[in-house]
Amino acid sequence: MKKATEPRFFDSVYEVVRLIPPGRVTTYGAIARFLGSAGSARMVGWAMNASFGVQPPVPAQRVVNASGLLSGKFHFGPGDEMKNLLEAEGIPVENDTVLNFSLHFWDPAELLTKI
DNA sequence: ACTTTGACTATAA
DNA sequence: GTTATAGCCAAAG
Repeated sequence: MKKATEPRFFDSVYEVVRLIPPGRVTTYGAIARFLGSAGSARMVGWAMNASFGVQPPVPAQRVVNASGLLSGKFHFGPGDEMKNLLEAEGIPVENDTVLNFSLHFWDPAELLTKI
């Protein structure tokens, strides 16, 4: 048996990000707040940094900053791969920013309320 | 154990 | 609208 000292914080972030419905986006702060660690939005970003190679894959492209800016576009890879992925989901992106961001914004709390 | 970092957010100018 | 500064927490070095 392995020790349970693994950083579950990252794992929790991965789960929430995977729950993001297609065609929707969320913010680091929303995820952090949902995890009960409001203010640790930076941790969410850090978790995303470690999400590469994680299984199942984490749709980190659906996670943007509070301004709808693709803050992690540079981490995804060369070019505008993140932008391409978002557009493929039906999310219009321009100038590395999600258009109508508030319209595509999705809060993990909606899982509890189920709208 | 301490220091530095980091894909953030909010407020102020 | 941008730019600057402070606050914030957890992981990596």
